[in-house]
Amino acid sequence: MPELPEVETIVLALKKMLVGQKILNIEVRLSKLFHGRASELLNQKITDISRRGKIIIWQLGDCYLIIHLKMTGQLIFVPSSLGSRPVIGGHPDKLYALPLPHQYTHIIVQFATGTLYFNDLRQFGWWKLLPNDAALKKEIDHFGPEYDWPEFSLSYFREKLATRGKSRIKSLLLDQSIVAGIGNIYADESIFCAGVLPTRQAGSLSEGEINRLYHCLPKIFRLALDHGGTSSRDYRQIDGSQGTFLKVANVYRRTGLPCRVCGQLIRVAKVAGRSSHFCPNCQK
DNA sequence: CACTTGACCTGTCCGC
DNA sequence: TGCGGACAGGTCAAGT
Repeated sequence: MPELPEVETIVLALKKMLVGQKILNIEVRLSKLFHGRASELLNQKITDISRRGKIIIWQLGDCYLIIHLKMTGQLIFVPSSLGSRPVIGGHPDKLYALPLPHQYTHIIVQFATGTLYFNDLRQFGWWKLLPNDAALKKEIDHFGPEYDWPEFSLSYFREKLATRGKSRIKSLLLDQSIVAGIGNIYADESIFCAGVLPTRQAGSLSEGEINRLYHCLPKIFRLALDHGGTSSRDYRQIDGSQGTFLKVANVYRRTGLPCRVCGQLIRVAKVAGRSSHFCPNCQK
């Protein structure tokens, strides 16, 4: 799925398009993906759209609609003027070059200015309607700080690494309670940036390595945001265009290709149950 | 506690 | 060409 930069890119665009608008109609075609009564959303006005970790949050008066895209979820907004097909940037693939809605479209929301389609090939994503602040708080309570919050300080990070010293650094970065929003792609990229192997135990990192990793996280996220995120295959921005971060990624999905820094071939191994890409020379 | 596996789904890709 | 298996951005529960 979309990780933090992808979700952030989507949220900024949604915000621009939808805040202040009323939901004129909502059609749920695959009911298991929507938790709550979708009909309660009718005629509700969206007052804000934000993000916490990888969760998208729509505020509608006192209640909230939260959306998790998981692995293959997409939100595509088609302005009324465009008809049923978004402008697809880059190279459209077989699946998502289909006119909307298609067989993987599970929820459709109508606005005065256009239509929002929720597509999800693997059906892991979900929408959830929450009645109030308390319900929202419960959903996002377990998240650690965002990478750009003051709470995410070097000393906070150092302490988390120390208390989870036996965990491998890759597992730690994927743990949403440490920092919210990191997924497999940016875990690999930031670990490379810090020059540390993904298999290293958190407690074994030197002060210098911790410091490097801490500063690599915002650096990688900002770079990815500048590229509109990563389109590994399914991810799309809400106008259907792709993110271009893979063009500058150093290790993710570059197995067998020469490291951009030293030329050694990038390797892949399973760490924390996930494919982990690394340079055997640059990372110690 | 930390790690692995399986589950949730469907599609693609690779080797035989 | 067809078939089986591995794998894919996330997360949770259960087992070791």
